[in-house]
Amino acid sequence: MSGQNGRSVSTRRYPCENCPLRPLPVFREFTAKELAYVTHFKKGELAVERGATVLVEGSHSAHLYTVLSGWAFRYKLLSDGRRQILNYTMPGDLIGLQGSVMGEMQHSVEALSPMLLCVFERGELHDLYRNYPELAYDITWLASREERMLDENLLSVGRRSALERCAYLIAFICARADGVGLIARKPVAIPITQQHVADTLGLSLVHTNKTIRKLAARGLVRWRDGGCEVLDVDGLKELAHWEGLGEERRPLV
Amino acid sequence: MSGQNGRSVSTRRYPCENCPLRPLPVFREFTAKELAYVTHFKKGELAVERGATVLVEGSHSAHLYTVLSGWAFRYKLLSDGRRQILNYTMPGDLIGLQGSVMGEMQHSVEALSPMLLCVFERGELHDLYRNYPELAYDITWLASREERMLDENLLSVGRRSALERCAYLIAFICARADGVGLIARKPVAIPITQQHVADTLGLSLVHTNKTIRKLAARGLVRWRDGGCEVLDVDGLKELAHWEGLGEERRPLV
DNA sequence: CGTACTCTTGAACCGTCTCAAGCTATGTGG
DNA sequence: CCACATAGCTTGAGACGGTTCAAGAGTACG
Repeated sequence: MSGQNGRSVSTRRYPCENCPLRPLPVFREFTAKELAYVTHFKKGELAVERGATVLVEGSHSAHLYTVLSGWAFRYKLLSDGRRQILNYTMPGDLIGLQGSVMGEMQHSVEALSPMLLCVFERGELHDLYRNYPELAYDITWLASREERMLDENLLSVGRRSALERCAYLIAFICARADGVGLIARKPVAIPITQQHVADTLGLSLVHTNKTIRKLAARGLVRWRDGGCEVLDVDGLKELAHWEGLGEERRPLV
Repeated sequence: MSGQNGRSVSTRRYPCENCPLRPLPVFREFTAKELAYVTHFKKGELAVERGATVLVEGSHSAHLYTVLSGWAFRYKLLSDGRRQILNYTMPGDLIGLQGSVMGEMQHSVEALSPMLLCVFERGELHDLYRNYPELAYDITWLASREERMLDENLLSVGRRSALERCAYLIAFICARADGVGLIARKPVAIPITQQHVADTLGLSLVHTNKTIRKLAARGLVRWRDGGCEVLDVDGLKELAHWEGLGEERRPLV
């Protein structure tokens, strides 16, 4: 069934036992019992097109998602239209937990590429907490991870120069995309426009462009085909005074 | 027993049944069973002085805290000393969850006033998740709330002007402090210096000062005794285009 | 009584913004 | 196939918001 606004729900289930993400080394092992429950918890799959809005600020979504494939970003708007991108989401990330736990969504989510999402039902979250404490703990783990990334982004926007910020952002996205199958081929290609970069870093589009040109002049990145090609991640990290996000293996729900 | 670095552990327990926070209308009701478990979960109390560092970036703390009284702030440092304040913590807030769940602390916490903290043991968190799903859910709730505040702060630092940012920050702190006994008397007094404001908003101290003077000239705030007195919260909210943090009652762990 | 911390103000500088224009793709309808 | 529109990137010039440097005043504290 095809959707009217870039969404379509597929009834064909990608069974969790054949989850394409779970075998990846960045994710933790899972007991068979947990796997069985997640399979039961998962209600279906949702395919969204590039540019589609997955969740809207102000709504009360009945669903909670895990990204199976594709890129998206979370953002908030000020009443006069100024936009702030808060973070990016990639395979293995939860979408909509805030709304599920607290009720109303206070940010929106938009797809940067075609995406496939696992759909869970908000109402069953209590059930999960009651019966699968390990999974509940994993969800808290993922929430803490998101918080940690936000801390880092805030540090960046608040205290780094434009050049450092750009370098940081690109290195950050790279570090996250690495390991979840988004950057199979080198050089790494990130599907964002310079407007996204500007709205993430609190800069104007014009200045972002000039800053990116400086990074390009140093041979760190290249902008092509409406996206970013990363040539030297380590150079970017060094320029940004960023240590990387020192992550071990993480849970996947 | 008095500490060497602004900490002292009191063996006298403030029993959870007589918790001074729980009766406040901003917090949710609690079952007797949950209360009993929290009492068991709580290992003692920690008193810290103003200016003391509660948690340090890079450490692996064995503890997790709930603020019983007093103010603090979370922050991160860049290698060259630039500081970004991430958020403020007040009574009822959890401190150190990130570190407890993921291992290493990636931010520090410093007290803005004398504080009293309930001490929990990190190792028992799994136990809590296993036996008290409602409490586990509450912890996730609190983590989501923190995330929501960070989203809002990021929007502010990224997209609001200096004047709007200052207005937002003061209104935000006010809104949070209201209801947890921190601002008993009017006018509201917030124990932060202009340096804290600057480091929260990503501004220089000098410009922060000039901006605050503008707010003062409009009769919105007054700076006195090394702290901020709020004269017109609604005026600040309007200036910042901020709707308030629309919170219902929240859990307390 | 000196030292430290906080707030305050002025002046010069520069990082970033806004405005404006042009360029290159890509896609669409005639 | 061309005409036109749209989205994204690029560049220059001038204006402005915010930074840095510098100095001084008030208060708290040992």
